[in-house]
Amino acid sequence: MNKSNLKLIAVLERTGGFASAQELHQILRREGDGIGLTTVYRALQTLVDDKIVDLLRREDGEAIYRLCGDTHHHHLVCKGCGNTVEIEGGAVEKWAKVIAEEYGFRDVGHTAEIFGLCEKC
Amino acid sequence: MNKSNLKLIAVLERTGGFASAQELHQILRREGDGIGLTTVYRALQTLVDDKIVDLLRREDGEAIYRLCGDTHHHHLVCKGCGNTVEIEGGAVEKWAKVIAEEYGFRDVGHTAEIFGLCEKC
DNA sequence: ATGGAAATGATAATCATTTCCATTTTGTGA
DNA sequence: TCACAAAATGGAAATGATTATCATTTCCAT
Repeated sequence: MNKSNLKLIAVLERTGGFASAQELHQILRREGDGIGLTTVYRALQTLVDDKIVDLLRREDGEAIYRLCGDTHHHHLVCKGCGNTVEIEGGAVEKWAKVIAEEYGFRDVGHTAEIFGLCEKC
Repeated sequence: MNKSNLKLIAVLERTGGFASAQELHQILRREGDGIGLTTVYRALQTLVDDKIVDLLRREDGEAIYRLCGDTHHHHLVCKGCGNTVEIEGGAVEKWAKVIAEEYGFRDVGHTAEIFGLCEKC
């Protein structure tokens, strides 16, 4: 684990919730860290590969990142305010497993997100 | 409803499933239609506004479009060869609906994909 | 201390999408 | 049919996120 990765993890811990690469870069810069945008992207990518952070998309397609919790979960995201709730996905886990078996797939993972408008928006 | 909008609808009907703006533009061009990329984007935007077309996102953030009312389905993707199977997701539809209600969300959609290695890979 | 691998960051390239603007088409009233 | 305003169109340039390049710096084991 290199220095940049740790920095990004620290910021994500501090801010909580989702942030884009550009935002994370700005935050670090504002705090006096001279880290380059390239390095931010690189660190985020390896953290995603290592399943340390989650990658989602904003409505406009911009990538946003957040620390994974230790349990596998899914997200309920508000399209209006961006607020996010972690949810249980028991039904989805089962569904993915059944389908994968049906088609003879192994080593399977899955993604599932729900998005809509929350009560306030 | 103007001419470009109708053209886009026609292509989406013909191709079925998802396509990006760039792909739709190429298809039309290949067929001899001199439609401009700008017009394709404009038409897709108004079709989305009018809820005639759905807008989703690829993994890489690129916008993809499909006619509303196409049966909603999900994908089983092989990480090895990239082969893709369209699958039914009844369990997922139900799950998304229940969760959304539980948290008071409205106007909800969802994404769900399964990925793994197929028999050959 | 030293050599090689990994990490870094500035810059340039890429690619989807938007904006701008000049031109063409369309619809409508006289 | 004609003239003219409004809408539609499309090429070019702008934008903004992300990725590739590459020279330089930092690490680390020897």
